[in-house]
Amino acid sequence: MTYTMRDVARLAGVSIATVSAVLTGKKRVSDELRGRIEEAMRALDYHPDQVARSLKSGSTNMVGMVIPDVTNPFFTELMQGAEEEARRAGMSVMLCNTDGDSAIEHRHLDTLLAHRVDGILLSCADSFTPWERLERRKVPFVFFDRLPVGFKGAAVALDNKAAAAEATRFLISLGHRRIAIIAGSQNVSPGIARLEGFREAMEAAHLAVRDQYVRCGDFSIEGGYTSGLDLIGLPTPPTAILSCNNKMTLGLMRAMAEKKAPCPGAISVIGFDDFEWSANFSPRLTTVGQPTRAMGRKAMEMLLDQINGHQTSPGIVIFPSGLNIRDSTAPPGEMPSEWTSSLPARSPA
Amino acid sequence: MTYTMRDVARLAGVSIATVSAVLTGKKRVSDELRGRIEEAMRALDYHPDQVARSLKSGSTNMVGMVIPDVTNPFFTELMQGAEEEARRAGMSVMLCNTDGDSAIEHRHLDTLLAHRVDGILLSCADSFTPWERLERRKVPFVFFDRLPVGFKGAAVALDNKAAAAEATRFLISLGHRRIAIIAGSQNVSPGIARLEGFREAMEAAHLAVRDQYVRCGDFSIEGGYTSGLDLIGLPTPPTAILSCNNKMTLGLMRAMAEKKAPCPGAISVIGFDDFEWSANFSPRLTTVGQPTRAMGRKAMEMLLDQINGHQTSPGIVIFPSGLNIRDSTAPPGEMPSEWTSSLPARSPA
DNA sequence: CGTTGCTGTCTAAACGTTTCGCAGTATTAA
DNA sequence: TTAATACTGCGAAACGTTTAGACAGCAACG
Repeated sequence: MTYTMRDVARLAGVSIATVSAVLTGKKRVSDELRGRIEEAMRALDYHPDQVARSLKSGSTNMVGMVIPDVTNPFFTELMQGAEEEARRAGMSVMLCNTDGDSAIEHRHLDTLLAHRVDGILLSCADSFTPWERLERRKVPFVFFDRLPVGFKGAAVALDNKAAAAEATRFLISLGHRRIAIIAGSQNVSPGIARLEGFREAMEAAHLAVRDQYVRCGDFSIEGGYTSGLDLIGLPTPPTAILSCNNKMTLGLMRAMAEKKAPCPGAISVIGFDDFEWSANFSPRLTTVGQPTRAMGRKAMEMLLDQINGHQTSPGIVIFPSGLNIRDSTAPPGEMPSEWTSSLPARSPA
Repeated sequence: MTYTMRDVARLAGVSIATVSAVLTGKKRVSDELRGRIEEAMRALDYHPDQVARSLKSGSTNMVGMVIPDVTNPFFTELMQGAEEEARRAGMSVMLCNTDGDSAIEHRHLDTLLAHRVDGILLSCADSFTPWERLERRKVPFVFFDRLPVGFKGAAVALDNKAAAAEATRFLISLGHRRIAIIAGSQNVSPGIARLEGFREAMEAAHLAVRDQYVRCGDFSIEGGYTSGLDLIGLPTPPTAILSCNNKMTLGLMRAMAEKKAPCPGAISVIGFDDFEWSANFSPRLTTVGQPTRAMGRKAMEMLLDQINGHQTSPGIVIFPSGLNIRDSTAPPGEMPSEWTSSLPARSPA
């Protein structure tokens, strides 16, 4: 049996309005009554019902966060930042995982709206993310990382074009000429912008972007793997590859290990998204890092501003990237006729 | 402006009770009225308010899931399994991350209870997890992975003792005698049971468990790192190390790389928790794998059973582990006086 | 001493649903 | 024909809060 305000009021000999007053703290209550009420709450082990409170007050103190892949540390680090900020404001975060499936995303959004969350943070599954619906329903929301094409509202993102261009220029500066890219889904902003940055940097260096060097890996391990196999199998394979997210990089490295293509011996690799395991990869990965936690915090901060009606300038907040140079990149070598034995020795014999 | 059942009822020319009837589907409604009502709902773009519904019906169709580390793929894979199962039952999952901090865990539990979730899945931050409180409040709950010591209720866990013993026996079978363990927190079940399994396997083989070979890494990267440094720095270092979770293994590998201790040349490593990146580590990691998704599904299934009052036998469901033998384990070699140059070559020169 | 204003408490009406019990009406049995 | 029996739909009372407005007590003021 769980007690209500009514029980507390009766025990303390006051009206429920007074109990509510001490609970919300919005009205003054005499010390005597406050004491009696707090005493009664303790005696009954009373806990307010957030559901009833939400119904009446119209706000749930919950925000929804929708991400495409909960097993990707990139997104969960963003979530940590966001939650940190939310906690400070007394809000809790309801995390929803879409697995990149827009049908699931749709259902999650429905559920969040049905539960009357105060706001939504989302990184969309594809370009069809129905954000017009969110606007129509007048719920505050902020996109992060993956925005739908053409979206102009509140959002947080990396300077994807500059990041890809920087990574590409780094490869060029090492001496690479045949550079390939495993791009992400072209339905969402990072996929598009990173490819653009790559193209621009290549053109600026007067290097050709060959069609067969541009692959789409859909941000998945599988996509990175098959793209990797394709590129390695080309008559003239690239000497360097830019991979546009961590999962695809993982797939690419698997493909290279399987085909015994040494990295960076035969092919240099640079991947988007730095994460805890990057430095323990074989070889240690050169990556484009993102300030994930800060981005999560900022997105939540913007959302809370909207929720609280602080009309700040909506728009896209851009974060800078950083290049982490490690061992997966090197100047291009001569092309070995056979790729063998260049994997780490199994034991120092 | 958002519409309510009242508006739908008025537009369709029926009572709100009838609208509710078609919504819940628990009562029969004539085809004619049903048609008019559905039409009206569509016209107004009506969406039921889950908050109000929860208040009246007493159930929120939400379950809470509390985990110690949202950036650990082990837990998020469990979450995927759990969510899959929840979705099938029309429930949504509210994920809470404690960062292993029991104060935060406490707050999360409060929030979940306040929001009147229908049930809670949790992996505890430490042994002080207040599960008596959950029992007192009569909310269904199921522990997974990390249970508090002495807990006897519904739970899902790995057969930790057997898993640790198997891993240890494998190292012994390779010829190792000086085997160390980086154990997890001794406040929670996996930490304790894995150490126990290690001890039993060692004793069964009549091998000594030296005190200085038993380190506690608290399930963190940092803990694995410092434990690793300690072990490597010992006058007589071990020839093999069993690391009790993925984060500590990562820390250990960092320590070894830093100290230029070749793996498996000088020290073999076997780590708990297999995950996507394991096979791309340097070297490819030998691991104790867990059926994470299945465990997540099972935990949720048990929770839903409790919620729906299907009184199944509560108790602990144990899952078996699997050994993934890769390149981080090998027979012990002679001990090199100096550990150098055995890391993967930076480039094939 | 009657206003006025302030304080602290209470009463009662919401918030948007679900659901119980009842009232019509149509169907069937006698 | 009447009585019993479905079957639909409706009115109204909850669920546990918040909050506007009423009101009583009291100090300060002219």
